Amino acid sequence: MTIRDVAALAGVSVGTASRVLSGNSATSPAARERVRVAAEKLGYRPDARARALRSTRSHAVGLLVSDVRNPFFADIAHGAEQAALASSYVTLLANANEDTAQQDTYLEAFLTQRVDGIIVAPQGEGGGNLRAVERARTPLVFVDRTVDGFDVPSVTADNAQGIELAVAHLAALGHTRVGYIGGPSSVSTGRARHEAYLAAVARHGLDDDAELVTVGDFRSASGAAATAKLLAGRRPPTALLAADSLMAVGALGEVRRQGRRIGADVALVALDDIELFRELDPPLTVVAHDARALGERAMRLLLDVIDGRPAASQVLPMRLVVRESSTGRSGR
Amino acid sequence: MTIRDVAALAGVSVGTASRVLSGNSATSPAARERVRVAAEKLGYRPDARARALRSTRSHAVGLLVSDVRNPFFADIAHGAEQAALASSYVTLLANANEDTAQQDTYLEAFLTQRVDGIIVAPQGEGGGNLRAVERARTPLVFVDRTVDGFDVPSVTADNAQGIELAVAHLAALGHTRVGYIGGPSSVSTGRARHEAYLAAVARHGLDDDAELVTVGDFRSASGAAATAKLLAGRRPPTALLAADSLMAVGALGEVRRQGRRIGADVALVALDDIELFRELDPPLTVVAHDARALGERAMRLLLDVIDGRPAASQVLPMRLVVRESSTGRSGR
DNA sequence: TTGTATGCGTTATCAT
DNA sequence: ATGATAACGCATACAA
Repeated sequence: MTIRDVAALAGVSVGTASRVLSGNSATSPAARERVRVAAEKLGYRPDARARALRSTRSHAVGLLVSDVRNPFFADIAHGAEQAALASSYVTLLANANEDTAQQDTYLEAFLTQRVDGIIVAPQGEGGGNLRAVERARTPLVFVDRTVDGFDVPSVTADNAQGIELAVAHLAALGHTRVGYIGGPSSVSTGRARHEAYLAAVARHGLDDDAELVTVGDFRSASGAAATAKLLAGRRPPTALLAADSLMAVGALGEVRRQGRRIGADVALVALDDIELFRELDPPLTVVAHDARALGERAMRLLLDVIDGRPAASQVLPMRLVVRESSTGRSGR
Repeated sequence: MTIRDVAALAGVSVGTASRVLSGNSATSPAARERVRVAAEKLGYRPDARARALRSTRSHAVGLLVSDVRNPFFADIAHGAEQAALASSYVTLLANANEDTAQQDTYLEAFLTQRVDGIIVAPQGEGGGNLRAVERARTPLVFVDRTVDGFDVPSVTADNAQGIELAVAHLAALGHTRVGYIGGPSSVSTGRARHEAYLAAVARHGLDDDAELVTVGDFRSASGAAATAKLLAGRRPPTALLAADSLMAVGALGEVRRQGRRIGADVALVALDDIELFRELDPPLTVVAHDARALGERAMRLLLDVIDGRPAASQVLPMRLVVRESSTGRSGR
């Protein structure tokens, strides 16, 4: 089932059939009609690979997120995908699973598939196939995270501002010991948020006890472990600040298991908002990004790069959403 | 940067270079070494499109989920992806967003990309491009859901058993009025679970009041709306059964907004388990599937179909996980 | 406007 | 074991 079959049935040459089907050049109304009918009757569908091979444009872009099971990245993916669809690009979504090796595997796949461009929420030192993407001159955009030493346009959140909002909020409530559940230093957001935490603690004159700082991996189990460690300290924190939503989930469970109550016994603020956090009892105070906007903008930025338009990095603001997990105004 | 460049640098013909790079036929150790070195030096990466065009095997499979932002489908995707990787297939993940039009858009994309096979969690009546996939004879597997009138191997959960477990559990606790928050009838799991609910209610002699049955769309807002309706009835239910996790989330929020407490004032059981449900206060009683296993098995089934091996549909059991949202043994 | 012929990068066939 | 060459399905330059 190729374009030859369509051309034969329509009684025209493959050239004419091709022109009609790709909707480009000049064709007669008569030919147009006959080709369309023939294609319809045969259920013909052009071979995107052959088309791309010939025209050096695949109309496909790769999107590599760190963890699809993290609602934050699922939202990014959703936003990016919708934006791509609006420009009739298909998105190939891949999942690095917070694993540098899998990141390389999928970058490799994108490269061999000859996608028109790649969006990635990167991790690691920027070795491996990120350099290969650069060498291949495949248009590249970072989303949420960046990697030092890469001159790549990016769409990120203002992590420093977000952390400052959270710490200021807790300080205003009278907390002096804020336990920090941080992300891995192998990820730019992990580093940025950690530094911002230290700066904010200093700025607001809070305890800068090293015992108050823990490190997780942006997954819930590590959040639980970090919380256990924090609460077991000699002078446990009165408030917890989790650097991402999954670790906040872990913290939630650990606090409950220790027979304490979020809001009443210990305050909790999470970075990243997920729908569910609104519905909890008590609802969670968060520093929110618009993940969907992050994805949309990253995709539009990528399409700009692909089409040779100027592309400048963007930093989106975060905003504090105060709910009862920090104010303690629970219904109890 | 093509295989010709590699061949030239290695001082061999393109034929030999191709043979070495695809690792297939007989090649001399000397040629192997020279080609590998040349490819390495040039940073050569084969063009998957050209390769697929010639060999009629793309080593890519399409996975179309109903909603990536639903953790259940994110887990399915993760399981499928890992299984594909183990057989060195790349997974193209697409998101139908619970929308039949988008489902068709991505099926179309898969077809034009000439993927080797497709896994889909389908919705709708099975018109549109599902038929086109069938006509194109592209290997197809359903996961989680099915569509009537399609003879397609599938991996699904035993919905009837799951609902029965939940209703039996609630009945044993003495509930006679169980409010049901159902899924859309356009989805097979929505229909199966609704029927199972009716059957289980009859079997256990519970109230079969029509007022106790509501319909949502597998998203949280609809769960909240359904809950509001149920609780506003003349004789409100003492227990709620939500047909998926997102609608359970909506129920959670609505109950809280009405000043009632899950577990103490009204029991809640959800179908689908998500990590977060364990960590809630109170933890949620669920009827769980192993979403990851669902994805893995669907992928292995698809690879069986692709390779012409026999492929039989599988139904995976669900299991009841009792937590405090139904027993009311909350810490309060 | 239409047809013919060439090439995209690769693998497969057929020689040698 | 290796080289030369055709073919995969399509778009396009060129000729008509």
